[in-house]
Order: sequence, then C-alpha cells, then structure tokens
Amino acid sequence: MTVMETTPAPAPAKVDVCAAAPESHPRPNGQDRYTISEVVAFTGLTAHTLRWYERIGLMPDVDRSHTGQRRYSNHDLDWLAFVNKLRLTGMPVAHMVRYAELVRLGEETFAERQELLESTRRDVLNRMAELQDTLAVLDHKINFYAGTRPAPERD
Amino acid sequence: MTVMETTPAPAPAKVDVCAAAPESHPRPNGQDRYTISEVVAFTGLTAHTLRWYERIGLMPDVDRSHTGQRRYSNHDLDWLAFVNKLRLTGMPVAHMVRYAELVRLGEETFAERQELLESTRRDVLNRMAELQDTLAVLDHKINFYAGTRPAPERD
DNA sequence: TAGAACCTTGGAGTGCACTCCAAGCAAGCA
DNA sequence: TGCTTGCTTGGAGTGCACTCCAAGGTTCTA
Repeated sequence: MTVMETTPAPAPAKVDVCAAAPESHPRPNGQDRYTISEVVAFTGLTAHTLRWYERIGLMPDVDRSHTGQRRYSNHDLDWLAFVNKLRLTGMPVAHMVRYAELVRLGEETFAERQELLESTRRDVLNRMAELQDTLAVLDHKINFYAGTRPAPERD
Repeated sequence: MTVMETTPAPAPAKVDVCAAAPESHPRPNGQDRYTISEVVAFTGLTAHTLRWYERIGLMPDVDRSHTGQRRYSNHDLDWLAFVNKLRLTGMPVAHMVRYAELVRLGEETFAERQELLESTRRDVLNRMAELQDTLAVLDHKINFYAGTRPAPERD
C-alpha cells in the first residue's frame, strides 16, 4: 500500500507497460489516432465493449479529440491485443482490471504484476491439460463412431 | 424425426452410448443406485445443477426410488463425466443437449454425433492453439518483470 | 417414534460479460 | 447548408449457466 519514492533512473515510459512483441500497426507512430470504429475493425471487439472496458477501468487514458471523441493510439492497440489474449484464457475481467490498475500505479507494482501473470500462467497450463484430456476422450468416441459405419466417403 | 423400427440385433444398450474409458466406479454394477448427494460428492457438481441438467434434457432417464427420489447409476456417472469434459471445452450447453438428444434417438444418429464431436474437436484444437499463443506472451512478460528486479529469493 | 438430515418441485434470482437504447452532438461530403 | 453517417453518455436489457427459495415429503439414526 505504501508508495515508495519514484526511482531516479530515467527509464522510458514504455518499459513500464512491458513492450509486446513487435506487432505491425495499421499506421506508424505519430499518425496513430484511430477512431473507435477503426479500432472495432482492427480488434474485432464492438464499440460497446470498447467503451465498457474504459468505464470499468480496463482501458485507461484513451486520448480524445478536441470535441471529446476517442482517439486510440498504437499503444492502446497493443494493450487491447494483450487484454484479448488474457480474455481467451478465461481470466475474469476483474483480474484484468486489477492488472491495469497495477500498470497505472507504476514500477513499484512489478512484483505483484509478475505474480498475477504467473498465476494466470498456471491456469493456462491447467486448462491446456484439461483440453488435452478431453481431446483423448473425443478421439476415442469419434473413432468408435467412425468404426461402426461403412466409412461414407472413403476412396 | 422419423423413428425406424428397432433393429433386431441383440446389441447391448451400452454400445449406443459408446463406452467410456474404464473408469472405476464407487460401487460395482448392480449396487449402483446413488442418491443425488452421493453424485454431488463424486462429480463436484451441485445438486441444483444435476436437477437442472435433467430439466433441460442433458441428463435423461435418471431412475427413481419408489417414492420418487433420484437414484443414479454407474452409467449416469459416466455420462456426467463426459458432459463435464465437454463443459470444460467451453461447449455451449445447448450443443450438449443436442448430443444427448441424438443418443436418445439411437444408432441412426451415429453420423451426426460423429460430426458434432469432430466440430468440438476442432474447437478444442483452436482453443489450445490460442492458449499456447497466450502462454508465449505471458512468458515474455513474466521474464521481463523477473529481469527488472533483483531476483528476490534467489539462493 | 422423534428429530435431524435429505430430497422433491416450479419458479424466481444471481453474476458475468457484454449489448442495446435514446437523445443529442460531430464529421464529412454535395 | 443540408444530409447522412458516426460518436457521445448513463442506464437499462440480454443470454448463459447456473443458484437459490419455500413448502412439503422421505430416510436414517437413537
């Protein structure tokens, strides 16, 4: 809970969020002021969901045009791609919001972020093991069904 | 929809459901008349969920005591174990109900059952690929966080 | 034979993750 | 300048998969 003094090291802001793999962006940095409908097209999320993410604190600090419309950056796109990955693991949104909060709080939260991701990692491995298990059962049954019939389209 | 004449072949009922792997049952066949709370203990599902499965057609034909209380068989336990595996894949309950319906309809539905399971199999493989992808991202970030700190409990 | 613990039902409620709505302002084009 | 399309908000609604409730009957142990 106690916030330490900011470290004097001149680390660039990007380091804090932990740069993602070098994904290509629709537009180069500097021209990256995407409207919400562009982000919809790039991410597959709906505009509703994007606004909702912002409301619950999962998508912080989206820039605005002078009239108040959202303008997303490449950095925002990277964040959304990461969130999407977490979402696919079945991670509850509340945990993602917690992670987003930790990112906002700065470098003091590196340890907790690491723990959170490691816990997620364990969940992912468990899910993969479950799926592998299920795959075996499915294959068993599929083979059974395939074997009981005269192989419709063979040859 | 049309129901064919019952096949004269004296196939045991078990064949139709496609026997699962030889899982050990709490009690041998013949003494397998489990109460709902026993099934809760074995499966980890709640009694609410078991009754709900029955109501929606996912858990058909559970035997009853002479006073109307449910008595589950080893066969029912096998079915629940399979349903649980499907559930873990994220398969919608409506699809599982469809599969249960096909089982009820008999051997004429083998082909459709196979298709349904093959489609599920593809979903499982896709999910596993997504998870593998996510795992790479998680590892990348975890390594980043681990590298920025003085390795707390090393040595 | 009493009392506790368990089981029954239909229907209503819950939590999650969106999803939609109405009313109004903004942006781009003929 | 008008018209169409897009964007804004808070709040209400949706769909899924459970989850719980009340009121009453059943089973088991002492």
